[in-house]
Amino acid sequence: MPDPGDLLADLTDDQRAAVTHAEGPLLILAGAGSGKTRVITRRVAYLLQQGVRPGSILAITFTNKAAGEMRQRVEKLVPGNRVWVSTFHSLGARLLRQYADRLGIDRNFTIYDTDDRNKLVKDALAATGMDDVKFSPDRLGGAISKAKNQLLTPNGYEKTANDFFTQTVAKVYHGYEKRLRAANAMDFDDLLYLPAQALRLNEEFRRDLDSRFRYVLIDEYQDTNSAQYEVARRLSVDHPNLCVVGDPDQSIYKWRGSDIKNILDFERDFPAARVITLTRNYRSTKNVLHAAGALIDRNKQRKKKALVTDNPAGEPVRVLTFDNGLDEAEGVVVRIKEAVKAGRFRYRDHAIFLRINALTRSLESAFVKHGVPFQIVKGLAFFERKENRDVLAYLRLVANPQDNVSFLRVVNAPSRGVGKTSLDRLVAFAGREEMPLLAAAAQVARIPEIKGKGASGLRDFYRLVTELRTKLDLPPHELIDLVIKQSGYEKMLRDSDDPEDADRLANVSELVTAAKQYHDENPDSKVVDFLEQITLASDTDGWDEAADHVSVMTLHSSKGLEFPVVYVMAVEEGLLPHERSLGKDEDVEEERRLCFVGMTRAMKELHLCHARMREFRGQLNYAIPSSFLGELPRDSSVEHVDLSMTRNVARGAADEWRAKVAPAARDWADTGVRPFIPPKKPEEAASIVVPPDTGLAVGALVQHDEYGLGQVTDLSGFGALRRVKVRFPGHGEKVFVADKAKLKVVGRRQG
DNA sequence: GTGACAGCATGTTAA
DNA sequence: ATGCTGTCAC
Repeated sequence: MPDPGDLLADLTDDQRAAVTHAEGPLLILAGAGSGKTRVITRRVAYLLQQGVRPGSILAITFTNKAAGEMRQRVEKLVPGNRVWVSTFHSLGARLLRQYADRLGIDRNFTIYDTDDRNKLVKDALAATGMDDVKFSPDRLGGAISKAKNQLLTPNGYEKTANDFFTQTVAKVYHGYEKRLRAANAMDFDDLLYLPAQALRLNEEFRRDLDSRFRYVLIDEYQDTNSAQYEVARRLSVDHPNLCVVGDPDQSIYKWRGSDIKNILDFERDFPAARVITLTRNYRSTKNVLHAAGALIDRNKQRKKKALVTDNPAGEPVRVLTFDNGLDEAEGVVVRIKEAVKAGRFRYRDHAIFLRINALTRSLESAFVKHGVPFQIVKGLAFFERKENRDVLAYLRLVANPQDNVSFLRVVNAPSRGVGKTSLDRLVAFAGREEMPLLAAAAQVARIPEIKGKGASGLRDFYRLVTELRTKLDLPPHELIDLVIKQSGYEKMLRDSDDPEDADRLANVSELVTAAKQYHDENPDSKVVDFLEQITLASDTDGWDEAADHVSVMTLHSSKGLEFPVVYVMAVEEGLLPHERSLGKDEDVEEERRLCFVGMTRAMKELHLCHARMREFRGQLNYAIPSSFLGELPRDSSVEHVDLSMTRNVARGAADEWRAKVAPAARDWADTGVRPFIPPKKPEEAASIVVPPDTGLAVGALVQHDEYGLGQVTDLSGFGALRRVKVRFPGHGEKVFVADKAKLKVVGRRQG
């Protein structure tokens, strides 16, 4: 056991107070870069050192990677002590499997991701007979997810449904749940919702777990949802040693159900709570903090809190203006390359953050072109490839024969002569008999409408899966190997003429390798564990921190990380803040927090980039600098650098751009950028698509083929995503895609 | 009835 | 780029 002094020696008074806080609820409001990970880790170590048994400590982190790191650090501080550290979702999955008998569930359940969920939603929607409803499965699934996050059962939700959409959701929700249970599957929300319900309704279960986990620590508490809150709260009744750490300014997951009130109301929920605020920042320069602080200060729904640091002022935050998105990508890559060449930084010191994944593509080519090593941090991408999803579907079906989504995915891959018609009949039969599709396939003889190739194909498939089921105890990689050989999947790819199939074959082999690696690291693991690990992996879990490359990720993924040099790209209206937030103050504030999170990842240098033109879905459009740029301080902490003039071709375009969009971006122009006014070059500017003036404006009167005369009440988005809202007397408000809608402007009201 | 193909709409952030 | 739908030849 180390001396307690060792654990506490290098901490500030506030940090020490948080670490040594004995019993009772504790709220740590930890500003960005204030060393919160360190505080939690030390606190766990300190508790162990005080004689708390490792098994009675539960620590919850935001990613599996963070969980692994914390487990290791604790073990290093207090050797021989393994504590339970996991994410909320992994915790839920583990509890559900561990207590399956008590909770009346089958412990071999499959975890469905969003794609799987949407397939079931689609099926449930079709079964309601409301096929003509134009709500997408994704949207309905999202609503169901939100309902589960708020612990609403289908019946509970139905009672609150008060319009056509929510009533549709209620109907679909019923059917969706039925299908999930029939498939012995859990969606992501179930992993939180079911434990939360069990803790709420089953007092004995609750009491057992409460005394099992006497000390509960939760990181990133500002991003917990109602189900997670319920779990935390119910585990802290008899032993209210709940320690939560978070920062309301970094709450960026409201869209997936997180409720910032959980952290804001902690003191109300636990009146005895001690509150410790950490505002000293150890990460960033004064300039970075000053700029980020000015930005976040614009949020109205916010308790004022200023971060302070003893670090030097450092370089100014730089706002970089590029002519277009390709210039931006290359400009950033070249700057990084030069910084490395000059010996100022290594590649791994750099990170590039983006608002949306789609923007990584142009970066990729710039990296390749300049020979700069990079990693796009999106761990799941590999497992999301079609071929790997197929192979994993086999695995899932073998592990859980009720998994109908997986059945449908692979029953005819490779082709076994089971087409749509045969499948429809099989599905109808299985529905009548209330049995899983695989079981129905076994009884294909009872379905006279399926004959010939279809019948024999289903029989073969059933035999294949049954055969593989006897091998379920093999290590995951060996079972995968059997799957791809015996199913004929490997042969199908090898015999194909399509050159892409060679890549697919390589990916499948790589999947075997990944499974083997997983099994080497977790020798006791079985197929179900491997599948679970893949499904619950976070994007950053696959990130290789140690390698010397530039890291590229979304702003959301960047939470919790830090880098010496940070570039945030495409800081433009419509992207950051994202257009979907426009007009909704709460959502814009979340976008601002997102920007704040990105900025505060930077230790030494921070660059915010934007381009004047950006290609989006094949269309080159003018881009307006983000209003957030206009909210940065107007002092020496921020420097504006216009790099667009370095390209001759840009000159005419830059001029026209200014004329078109500068008035709309007055905020930005006021920041002190000195515009470069080049001579006109119309022949070059001609390649720029100027969105035609459609006459659509709020107040305009429009004619629609079906609804008749209406008035425009709202416009949002731009380019292909531009939406127009129209109020029709007698039909209410309708939203159209501006490009596509058959709307004729017939006049306008003054306005 | 099956499967290959083209044409189509679709697209924020994520466990 | 992807998945879904409709069309067409076997």
